[in-house]
Amino acid sequence: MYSSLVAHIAKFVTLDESEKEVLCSLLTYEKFKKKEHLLKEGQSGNTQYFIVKGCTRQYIINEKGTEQTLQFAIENWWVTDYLAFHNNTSSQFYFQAIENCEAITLEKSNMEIVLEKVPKLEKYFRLVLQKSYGASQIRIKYLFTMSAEERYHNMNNRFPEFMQRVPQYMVASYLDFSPEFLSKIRAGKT
Amino acid sequence: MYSSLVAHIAKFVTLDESEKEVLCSLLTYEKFKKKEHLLKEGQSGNTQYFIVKGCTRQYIINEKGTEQTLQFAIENWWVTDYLAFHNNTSSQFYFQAIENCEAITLEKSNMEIVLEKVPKLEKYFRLVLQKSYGASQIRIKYLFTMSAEERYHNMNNRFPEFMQRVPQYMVASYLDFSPEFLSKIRAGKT
DNA sequence: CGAAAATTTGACATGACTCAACTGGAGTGG
DNA sequence: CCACTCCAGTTGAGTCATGTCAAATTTTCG
Repeated sequence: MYSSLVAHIAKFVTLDESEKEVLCSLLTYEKFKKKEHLLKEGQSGNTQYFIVKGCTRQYIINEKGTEQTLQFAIENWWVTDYLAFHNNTSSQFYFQAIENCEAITLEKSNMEIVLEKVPKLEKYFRLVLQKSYGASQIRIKYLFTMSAEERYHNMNNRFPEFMQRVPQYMVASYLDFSPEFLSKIRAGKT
Repeated sequence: MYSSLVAHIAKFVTLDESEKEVLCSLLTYEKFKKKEHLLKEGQSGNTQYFIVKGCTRQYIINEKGTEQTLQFAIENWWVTDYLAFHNNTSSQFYFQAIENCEAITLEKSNMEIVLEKVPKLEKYFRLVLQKSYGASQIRIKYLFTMSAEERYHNMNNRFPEFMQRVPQYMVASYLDFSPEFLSKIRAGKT
């Protein structure tokens, strides 16, 4: 049940059997149907989610009432509002399944317990965060240096399969332009 | 010499004297004059910097040859290109002192040694990264939901002192618009 | 099959950029 | 301590990338 997480951890640190047991005793497993929310704005951000299967997005609703996708996540990524998680406040973001999903959940209080008992996991989570933060830095770089059209082509080249999985209007907001504009880019040049 | 870092760590985990000694034996201390670079694009990103004093920025040079500031950092922040640091590749960013600065440096190889000997620091760095990543998520949110003018006023309200310390053209590029435009915002409304 | 959601298309609007010229202040060196 | 330069900031005119809105079309899915 938790084997995909255990396998992911094994890429970074080596756990023995008893450590794995401690960890697994503190996890839960949840399924989310397409469009269901893992976490909503305003809810306590005290849980993080490891995506076992499927695809999720992080979004907000702006003052005009439209949704803006800030991030996607697929298999083997941890997601949550880390500022809320860090400060024990409520989430500023929605996290939603955009396909049927399965996720492993870890509450902050349980995380603290398991880190106490299995300190090796500090390294694991540090590395996961280091990678996520690095990805976030690059994302900002792309937003700053590329035009809307370039961002679209760049994403299309780097993640062609992914673009099939996700509705265009979510991609458009992820790349920070309107769905109509995306449609026009596609019309201009397959 | 390293007391500001030791104090910062103490906010997150408690080290005993011998642990502090191990840590300090693996650090170096560097001063940077205003406009000097801590790290340049293309150089190995194998070092992270803890800002003791002063202010730095992370920037890139875009295809038009103009600089774009992606992030500022002041006292008590760690900076580096974390993707490069993670993957042992070269930095995609410039990191530059915008005031005379003092920084504590930690090389990746030394970081690995100290984490081996003082595992408590895994927690410290995990928390630092968790916070940085959270801040980065929020930054993307602001870029997406606010107009250029709103981003300026928001920043002005939240960091009035900081705005005094930094040239306007850097603020403009940090907020992702032109210096001329910033000048016009200011003209329209103190 | 029908309703709702997603995408496309076109006309029009505008926020922000570019470029160029001007102003003012901070260093620098004679 | 003045004169000169240079860089940051300002201002205005013209432009363009992308947004908005509304209507038409296609796709999805109960």
